[in-house]
Amino acid sequence: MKLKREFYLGDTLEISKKLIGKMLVHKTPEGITKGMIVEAESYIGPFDKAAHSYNNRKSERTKVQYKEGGYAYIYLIYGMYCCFNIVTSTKGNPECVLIRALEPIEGIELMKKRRKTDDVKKLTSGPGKLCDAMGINRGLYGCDLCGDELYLEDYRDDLEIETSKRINVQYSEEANDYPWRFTAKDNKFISVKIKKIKQ
DNA sequence: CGGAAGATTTCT
DNA sequence: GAAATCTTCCGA
Repeated sequence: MKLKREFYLGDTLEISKKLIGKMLVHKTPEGITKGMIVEAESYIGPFDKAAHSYNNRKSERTKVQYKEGGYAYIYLIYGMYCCFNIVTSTKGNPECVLIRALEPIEGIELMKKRRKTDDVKKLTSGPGKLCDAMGINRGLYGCDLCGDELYLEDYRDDLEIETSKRINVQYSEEANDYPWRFTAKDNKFISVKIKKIKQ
């Protein structure tokens, strides 16, 4: 069943946890792709030095975060890769959840074609990779997740969820210690970047 | 208007 | 470990 608007309006950390095990669905002219969310991170703008919207910064790029929850926040990083976020909380609060990894469920052949690889483990095990596999690009910026093209639905609610520190923010001072990363325990598709954290 | 930095991936 | 590579943001 498709998630309704109310789901996205609550506490960002709670939503991040609930997102693990949900199905992300994207319908395109090429076909449908579905993937289960297995890794997510919270970004709570006003208090989070690692967030684009830290200190309530507002710009063309971050403005969709100021809308109510349930919209897609997509941006380009390093000039080459897209990252897919889900806007959360109510209007005026720049909070979102970064989707870091999926487990491919449907449309796997299409994902392989887009990613140009046959290795299923490499299809969606990272923020940039999953966008490529799902066909998500900046044309979907601000897309309403309550619509019929790109949306989330219930899938599993029996997964064991682990909490950890976030991946990318070793240098953002105290924000580094926030346990705002949620993963599905023992899932093979979570990003392996955690092993590469520099000492 | 120009310079600097960035929520990454891939290969050596 | 380093390179690839370009958009966004901020200061002048």
